This record gives sequence, C-alpha cells and structure tokens, in this order.
Amino acid sequence: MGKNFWLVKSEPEVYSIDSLEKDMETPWEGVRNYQARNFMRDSMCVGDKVLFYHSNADPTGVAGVATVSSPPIPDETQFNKKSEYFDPKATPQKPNWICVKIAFKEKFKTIITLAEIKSNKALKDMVLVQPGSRLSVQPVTQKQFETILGMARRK
DNA sequence: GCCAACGTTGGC
DNA sequence: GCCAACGTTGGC
Repeated sequence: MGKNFWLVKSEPEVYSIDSLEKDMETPWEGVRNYQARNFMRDSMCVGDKVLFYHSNADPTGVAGVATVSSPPIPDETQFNKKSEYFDPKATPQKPNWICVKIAFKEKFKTIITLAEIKSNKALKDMVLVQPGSRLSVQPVTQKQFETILGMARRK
C-alpha cells in the first residue's frame, strides 16, 4: 500500500493546488483517456504519492504534493447529462470511467518549473518530458519523485 | 493564438 | 482493419 508514485496534470484556472488545499480532498474526475484511466483503475493504491502539476499555466510545473486517498471509484460526471464529461454509454452498473480521490499534502513554496525539470539530468526519463507525451495521469519513479521534492526543499 | 503530436471516430 | 478527418492537449 502506498508504494507507487504518480504525476497528475491540471490547468490551474480549472483546478489548482490552492483549490485542492481548500477542498483537502477531491475526486480526480474528468479524465477521458484510457491509458490514464487504467493507471487509476489498476495501479493506484491508497497512500500513493502524487505530484500535482500545473499545465497551461505561467509557469507550468509541479506545484505540490497530494496522496491517493480512495480506492478506484466510478467517475460521477459520466452519469451527469449536464456535465461536459457525460458519457451516454456509461451506466452505474457498467461505468466506463474510473477515478480515485486525491488528498492535499503540501504546496511548494515555488513552482518547480518544466524548464527546471528539463534541465535536470536525473529527470530526463520522466514521462512528462518525453517528446509528444500528453498523459494527464502518469507514473513517476521513486527517485524522480524524490528528486523533485529535493528541488522544492532547496529553493 | 498557433501549431505539432497524439487519440478517437467513422466510412469503407 | 485501414486510414483520413477531426478534436484535444499543452508548450510556447
């Protein structure tokens, strides 16, 4: 339990690390990519550590840390006709989209920017910096996670 | 706002 | 099952 490490992306104008700090916990809804869903459904465990990344932001980068705080649960937005994430093919008996809840852990004093991540050789294998990679939920290694944390502590 | 890269959809 | 067209992501 709690031995995997992840990175999730969010546009801060939609949901930022400050939003999570205020809510303390939130279902990670609205992911509509099968690979990302499969990570949440099949591989995430309660207690896993999560880097919270701000995309389409100024600056873009890792803004803080969260933890996985629930087992996989159906993403409720797929049943809501009014939601932009509504999926007419999904039913409560046969949900198509699965998510987990994440809980606030910490907000970094400053963002660890994408530029800083790219210039750190220890992080060159991160999924985040692979050309063309757009996964919004992605695995990171323990070492990558600790490297980012170290950069945040040092600033 | 632009645009490259990727994922999904749908005709055949 | 192929693949062109379209939509989305996300850095810049």
